[in-house]
Order: sequence, then C-alpha cells, then structure tokens
Amino acid sequence: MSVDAVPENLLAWYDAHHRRLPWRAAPGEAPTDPYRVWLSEIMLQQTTVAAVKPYFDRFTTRWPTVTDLARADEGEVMAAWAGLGYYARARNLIACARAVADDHGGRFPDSEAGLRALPGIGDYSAAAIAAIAFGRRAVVVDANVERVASRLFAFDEPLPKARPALRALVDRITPDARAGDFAQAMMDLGSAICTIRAPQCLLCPLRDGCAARIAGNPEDYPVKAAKKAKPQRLGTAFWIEDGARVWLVRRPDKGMLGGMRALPSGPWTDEDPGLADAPVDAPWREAGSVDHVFTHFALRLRVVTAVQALSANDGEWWPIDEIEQAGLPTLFARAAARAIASRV
DNA sequence: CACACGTGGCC
DNA sequence: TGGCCAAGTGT
Repeated sequence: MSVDAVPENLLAWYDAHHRRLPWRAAPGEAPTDPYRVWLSEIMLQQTTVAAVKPYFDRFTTRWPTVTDLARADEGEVMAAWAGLGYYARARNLIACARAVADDHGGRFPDSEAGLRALPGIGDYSAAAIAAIAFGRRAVVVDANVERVASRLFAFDEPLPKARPALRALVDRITPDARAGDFAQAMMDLGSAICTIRAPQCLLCPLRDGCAARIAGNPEDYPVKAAKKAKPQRLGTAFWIEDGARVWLVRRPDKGMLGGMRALPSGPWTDEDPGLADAPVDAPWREAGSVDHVFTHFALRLRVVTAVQALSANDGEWWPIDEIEQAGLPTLFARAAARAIASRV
C-alpha cells in the first residue's frame, strides 16, 4: 500500500467502525455544533473519553450554548470542572467563551488561525476544531496520530523534539476532503487498533503499508525522550470546623489547582512543614495523610483537624454535609474524606 | 524551550 | 504496584 492509499483505506474503515460519541456526528451527518466540538476538545486534552463523558453531559445540559457559558458564574464553572484536572483549562474555557461572545458575535471563528488565537486553543485543538466542526483541511496531530504515524513510517526520532518532522509526515497523508473524519479516524484507530501495547495489526486497515508492522516492532514506536524522576513533596492541610461547617479557601489562579476551592494548606516542599502554616492557633489533631501523585511530583499531604472559631476575609464556611458540592479537586476531596472519617 | 500543570486506568 | 500514559496549552 502506498502513502496515497492511506486516506481511502482509513476512511473506509472509519465508515464501518467509528465510535458513537456524544460530541460527534456520524459520517454523512451534518457537522456537530462548533460549541460542542470545542467543549469536547478542551475536555479531551490529556484526558480519556470515559472521564470526559459525564462532564460533557453536565456542561452541555447546564450551559447549552457558548453564550450561556460566557454569562456563567466563574466559580460555578470551576466547581463543575472539579475532578477533571488541569484546571487552567477551565479558566481558559471561560475566557474563550467570553471572547467568542464578546468579540465574535457568539460564533466560533471558522478558520484554524482564528481558532488558534483564542485562549486554551493550541495547535492541536485549532486544527481539530477547524477540521471537525468546519470541514477545513487541517493537519491534526495528537498522541494517537503520533503513534499511528510513527508506526506507519517507522519514524524513530525521539518526541517531542521531532514533532515538527512527524507533523510533516501526517501532512502527507491528510486528505483535502473529509479532513474531520480523517482526524477522528486516526484517533479511533489509535484507540481501538493501533494501541500502545499489543496493537491489533491483523485488524488494521493500514497494515499493508505500515513500516513498523512489516519490521515486526510496532510497539517500539513512538520513540520518546526519557522522563525525569518525580520528587516527593510534603505538606499539611488544615480542616477547621465549627461543628457543622468547614473553612474553605480559594487557591490563587497561578500554580497547582489554581482557582479551585480547597482546604487551607501551606506550600508543599521537600521538608515536612508540620503545623508551621496553620492559619490559626488550635489544638490540632492528626487525621492521617493522603498520598497523591501529580504530573511532576508526588505529594504526601498530612491532614490535621480542629474545632475552632475563625474569622478571616479570604475564605468561607461550607456545610460539611454538602462537601460534595464544594467542587474540591480530587486531592482535597480525599483530604476532606480523611478528616471526616477521623471525626468523633 | 523545557517545564508546569491532574487524574484515573492499565498491567 | 509503581510507572506509564492520555483528543495539549501556556509560559
């Protein structure tokens, strides 16, 4: 199979085997509302389809259009995003919705360059939205496409440094027509057939032209640069309650879990901070600790509790029996669960 | 440009 | 079970 035959074979496979997803139009159907395409692409950044589905349903039910989202209360959007991770996406989501509403008359730009200028939309998302929502030819390269293409061409230069060279190869196989279906077909193929481990080459529509399969080592692709070791950090979270309510703060926009509601907590470092960052003097009780692994460090967060009056400006009392609605990111949801379990 | 930035699932 | 990885973006 030559390179020229890739789009035809892949699209025929997609017509027969495409996944049905809430944000996707089937081949031949009218394209999905650009708002839904955009929302799904932002949620899917570094995030699995299974994790995104319930969030996508809740967001589109609560905010059916980009204008609705643009008018939404920022804190409510952040709380609705809680648990999905990479919270800068949620801050950029709001900024993008407001830019579309205020600067573009409530309609998404229909060109890759126009989309690329919006907050939270990078090279990948601009290409994907242009292709999927607007039928534009665009070279869409995500981790699935990198894996499929690097195997197809037996491309063995280490990523991410060699990403531009790999993108040039993807450009060669991207068709002018059905660019959106082609991009989604590459992703479905990467998800179902051309998997990280144990790829199902016998079922692959591109097997006859795949250099890595012919060489017998598809699992050796893509080649990636070595990763750095994760440091271990230590911190303390403070559960302060008045009996029925707990004291919550909002974390600064910059930095870890930025903009999210949280338990008070000092900086996380390689030294155990103990009670040094306590927001108030209190007879602290140990409630155990939570181990949590982030992208670039591991954290052991000690949880201490106290029943204490507290008056401060930068925080709020939250009913403990409604803690699930506070929109805590997973780390602090786990810390809160630890504190609640330790109550007498 | 290398690094910061979450979470859960997989083996 | 600890390491790897995911429909990346911003700085």
